[in-house]
Amino acid sequence: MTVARVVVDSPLPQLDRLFDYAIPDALADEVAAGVRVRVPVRAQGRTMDGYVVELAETSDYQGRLAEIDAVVSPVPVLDPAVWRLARRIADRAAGVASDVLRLAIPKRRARVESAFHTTALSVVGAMPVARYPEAVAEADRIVLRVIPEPAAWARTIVELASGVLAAGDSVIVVLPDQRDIERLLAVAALVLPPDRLVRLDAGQSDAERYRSFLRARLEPGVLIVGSRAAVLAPAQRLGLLIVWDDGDPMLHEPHAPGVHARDVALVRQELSGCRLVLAAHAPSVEAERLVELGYCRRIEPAGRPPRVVPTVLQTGDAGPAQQARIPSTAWRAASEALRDGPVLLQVSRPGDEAAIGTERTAADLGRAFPRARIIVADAAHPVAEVGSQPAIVVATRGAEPVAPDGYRAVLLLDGERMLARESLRVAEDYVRTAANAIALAAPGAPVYLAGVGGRIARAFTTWRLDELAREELAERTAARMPPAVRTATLLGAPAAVEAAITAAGIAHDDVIAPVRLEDGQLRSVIRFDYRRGAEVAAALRTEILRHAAGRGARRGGRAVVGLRVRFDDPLLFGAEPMRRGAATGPA
DNA sequence: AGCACGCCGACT
DNA sequence: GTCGGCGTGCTC
Repeated sequence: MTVARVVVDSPLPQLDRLFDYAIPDALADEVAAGVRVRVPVRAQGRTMDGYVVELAETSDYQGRLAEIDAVVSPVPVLDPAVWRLARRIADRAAGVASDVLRLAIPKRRARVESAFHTTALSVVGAMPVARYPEAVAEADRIVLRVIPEPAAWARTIVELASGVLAAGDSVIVVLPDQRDIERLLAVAALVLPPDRLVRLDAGQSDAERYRSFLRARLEPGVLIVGSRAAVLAPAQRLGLLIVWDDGDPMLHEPHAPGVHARDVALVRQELSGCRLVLAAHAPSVEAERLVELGYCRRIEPAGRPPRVVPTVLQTGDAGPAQQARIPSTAWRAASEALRDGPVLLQVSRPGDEAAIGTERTAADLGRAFPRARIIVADAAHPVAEVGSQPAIVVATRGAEPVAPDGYRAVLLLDGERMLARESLRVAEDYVRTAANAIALAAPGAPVYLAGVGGRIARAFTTWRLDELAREELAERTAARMPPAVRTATLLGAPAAVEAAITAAGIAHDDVIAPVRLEDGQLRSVIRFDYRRGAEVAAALRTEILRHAAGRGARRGGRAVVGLRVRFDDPLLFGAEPMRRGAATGPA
């Protein structure tokens, strides 16, 4: 007798395992691995949706098997490789596999399914990956520093992908936000036929998203371009996985089990054997760690680094530039560059609102650059692109518009304010966002850094941003802070949290930042070495399970969470998520 | 989540 | 006696 092993779509840890079901004769033709089914759970009427993970000839279950209620759709939406990945990701975060599947598999749209058909794909030629050592197209796992010139990152990614597509394999590119996705797709569309491009992000309608998902699942040899969840896309014959700007906090998934796309990518590379590229202008501290371990190979481009000049605001300066808090050398260079084209000013806050006295305002900048056209770009006023005519473009971090031929000068202002934030990752965030702005400058255009000195300024002038990441990692190693160690945040009744810490075998010194919350719950952060990760996760999962069903799980008739666990939370230690284009620093 | 099973207090 | 409280355990 054939039985179906089913994972039910439920966030309950008690249900996070496979259930065996009998297959009624009427459904024998439709039930197959990967299809969506409806199954009875705890008999008498109650049904839940789930996926058939596999078919088997026998069952270990002692009782009488229930029958599958219905096949929701004959399309095998659950790819076996994605199932293994989801299981692994859930396990290493003490989470539930179906939580991962919910991110991986979009809502079903029956109409999209019935209209869907695959066609033969156009031919694609492999392009050389220009200006990098040859290993860029060969090494298994790469930390890639990308040429800091406008759109060079996107061209490099497309060039890397082309060779894989030409061989008939698929590529997944994961990017932090929608604007990056659109920019990459625009560059890809110049050299790749549209039938090879699959967009997969949250900005799409349910129908578009489901159609893209089906294409990724059923068409080999496509370039899948998407946001963090795209790292779970069911690519057929996955040859290459690329994560762009892996230090960006947007790549962290806020939904349970709360994993970062880079970590998913690393696990997926290990399971599937595809190639992996972590590409950025500035290497993340996590990427630096992987290089130092010898797990990833560092690859850097050939060519001249950008011209970065640190400046200070002289107290003796007077006039409109001083009023707008722009160092005079930077102001002179910007005024000169303004004759040739657009000039970018990266600032900590936009200041075009009813601004408080100390704020930098567009009006201040207007006085500093009389007659110049002023363009303000921030989270509230997104501007994707500016022309090549002269203009002062004032942008907050992550909201910088692209200039087609590059900015004639870039001024990175408000450094002290951006670095004043209370966070483990301020320096890292600063370097990453500054490097991204610098890459918008035309080749050879000057870049001025204001309010930043010491080793950060030195790293920019020498363009040795990897050294900064190395120093940062050394500090984290000495302090036993992530990413030198892994962490888990435990939340629940004090007794539950204490019991979990004991069960996980965590020493007293490795329990950090315990906080008693107003509702009486305790939140503690534990840290541990990577090699203990699987062991800690397994122990914590057992504790979660104990509290999910046992005493303390319920109070006053309503379900109360007994113990919540989140691994590697990037929002630890006072760090706020850095939203793109949002104001940063003290008001 | 929901639902069944099981072992202690007030009841027709 | 036994009706039902919810604490405890299970879901193929």
